[in-house]
Amino acid sequence: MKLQQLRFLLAVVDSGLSFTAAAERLFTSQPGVSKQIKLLEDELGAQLFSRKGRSLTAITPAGEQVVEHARRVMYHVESIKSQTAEHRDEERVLSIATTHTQARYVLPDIIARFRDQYPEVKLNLHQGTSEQIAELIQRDEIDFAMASGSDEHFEDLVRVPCFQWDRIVLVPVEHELAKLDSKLTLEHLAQFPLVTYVFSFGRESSLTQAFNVCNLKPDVVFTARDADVIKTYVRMGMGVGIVASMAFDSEQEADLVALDASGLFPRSTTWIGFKKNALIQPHMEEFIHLVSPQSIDLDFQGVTGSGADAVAHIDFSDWPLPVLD
Amino acid sequence: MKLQQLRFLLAVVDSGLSFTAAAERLFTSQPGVSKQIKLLEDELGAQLFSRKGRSLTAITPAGEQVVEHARRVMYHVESIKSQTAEHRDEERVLSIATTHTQARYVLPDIIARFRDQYPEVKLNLHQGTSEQIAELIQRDEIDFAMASGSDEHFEDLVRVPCFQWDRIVLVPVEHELAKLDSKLTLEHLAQFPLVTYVFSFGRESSLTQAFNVCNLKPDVVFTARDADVIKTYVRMGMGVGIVASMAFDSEQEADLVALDASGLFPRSTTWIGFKKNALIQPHMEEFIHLVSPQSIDLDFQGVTGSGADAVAHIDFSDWPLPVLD
DNA sequence: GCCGCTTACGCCATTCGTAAGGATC
DNA sequence: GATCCTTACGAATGGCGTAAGCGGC
Repeated sequence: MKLQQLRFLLAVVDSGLSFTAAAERLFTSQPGVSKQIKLLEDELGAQLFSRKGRSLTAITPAGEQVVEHARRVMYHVESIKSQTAEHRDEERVLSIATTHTQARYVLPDIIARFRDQYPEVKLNLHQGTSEQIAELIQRDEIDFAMASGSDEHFEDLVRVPCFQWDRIVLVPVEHELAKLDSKLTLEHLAQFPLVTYVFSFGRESSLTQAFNVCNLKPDVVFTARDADVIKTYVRMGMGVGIVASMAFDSEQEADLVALDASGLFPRSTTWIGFKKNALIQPHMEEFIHLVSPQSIDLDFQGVTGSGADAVAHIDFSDWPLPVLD
Repeated sequence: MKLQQLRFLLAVVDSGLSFTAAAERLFTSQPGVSKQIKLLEDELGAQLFSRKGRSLTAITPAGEQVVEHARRVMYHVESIKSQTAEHRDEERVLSIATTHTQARYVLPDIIARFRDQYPEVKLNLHQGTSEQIAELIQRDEIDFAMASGSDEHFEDLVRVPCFQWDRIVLVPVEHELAKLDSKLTLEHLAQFPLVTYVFSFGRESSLTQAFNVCNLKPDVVFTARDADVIKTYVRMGMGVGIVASMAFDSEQEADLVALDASGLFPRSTTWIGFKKNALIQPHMEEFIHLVSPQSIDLDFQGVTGSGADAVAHIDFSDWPLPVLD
């Protein structure tokens, strides 16, 4: 048995039972993968995959067991590598994929504090849609995903909640709503064209959903990936902006007025997530603690247990989370 | 990194930091071990061993960490092998090293029941002294050690207690002590030449210790490895025999008389033990449960945890143990 | 006919054993 | 000088990539 064979096996499983995809992911040839898997099956004397003709159809029960152990093997192998890499001072990297809102308004502070503690760690900040973030983390190209909402793309991740936030409504100072003296309602908003974030593909956004339950039809005239763009169009008078509360600084941007919308839309939770069997190095754990101070009691390394497995089943749902604004 | 390198590393550590001994244990050449360790150190970029000149003196902190993970890697690798071996019906073996008393008087019943459940498993019963048993289990040549007493040789093992037993005194029917109508005392025994088990090397046996605390000097004229030999010499009138209670069947051996000695010597505990990181396959676990019914609640496999580690730290000390006689 | 896994084959890297070298006691 | 680890070198093995084969859809 070779480590390479176990690595291949896991890649095949994680590529949706495709030798071809696994080979691409591992930057090697497809026949090589095929051969090593076959050798492994021969050595173990058990079929790991069910085949129909020459295509893989499923993983066998024996294969499942092997995969479980193989994951742990690779986890400990990675631990050996990362621990010794840390022992000398080799290049360490922290790669995060997140949305614009977090990258622009939340992470700067956190990253500044992180740099104080780990000035030698290189930071890699990827920005993208939920789909892109999910893709990156699934392909192991980043260490952490950070986003809001419970997208179906992230179901396999261990997600540690960080904080909550509400939306605000932005209008130009001269806008009708800026002079509103009663409390802002959805009915008010439904009367104006709206400018807000692009909706995540597939499911109904929590924003349109909020309107729907009141039998209102929001008139979303423009959507953008980030609040800066939205604000630009709000300034142009294109519509009323709805953005995350932390995306607006009333002192810096006196030409806009923010109206509290915390009661109108469900509160969002921003979390940081990683793959279940991910290896969490000390500097990565520190980053989690920085974005989620509540997680300070969790030990993500668990030299004794199998790393992230220890936290994979922790119920975060009743954590008291800070609300940002 | 290669599995072979981790295997070599562990062998070196388990051979007392000797490349030569590790090579012998692994049936390979010493330069091969040397080279692979060096390659591993190069790849990891860390010294795993401290060297004085060309000899190993100690394992470095980094090495310790690597060893810990390497053990787990090998554990899961072995799990993969054994689980798939079990999936097809390959030859499975159960190797036990124990003392004569257990092998001759205790294990027959247990092994009979074991064979009922796992008729296809080959059994390997090694018999020897404490030293020999310890040697066998340290060299991974057997699965289980089974013995009594808390020999220093077995300190590294996970030991599951099975049952307790007392000693009996054996004399020919015509012997003076056979006619004793009062309770047997150490003073009585001190008046006769004694025949008993060879003392384990190094420390004072619990038997001589019992005499010592009463300021008596036992006259041990003959020691043997097993009760059958002792009985032979008792029959010859060579002395009074002191053996384990289960080593005598009053119906089968009417020419000898057994006197209860349970109050005179400390009660002994027989345990079954295995190395901390040993892989416990289901048939092995069943064997533990057979020799130690109290252990039925323990799960020795722990697919989730790291196998035997889960039980390595369980405190058995307050278990109620059956007393055999 | 296209896609995807398997087989065949040749090249290169790695491994392992033997033999020789160096360091320490 | 004995012991133990390291280095050197040649034979054998194994891994990997290219190219061809084959089974489903």
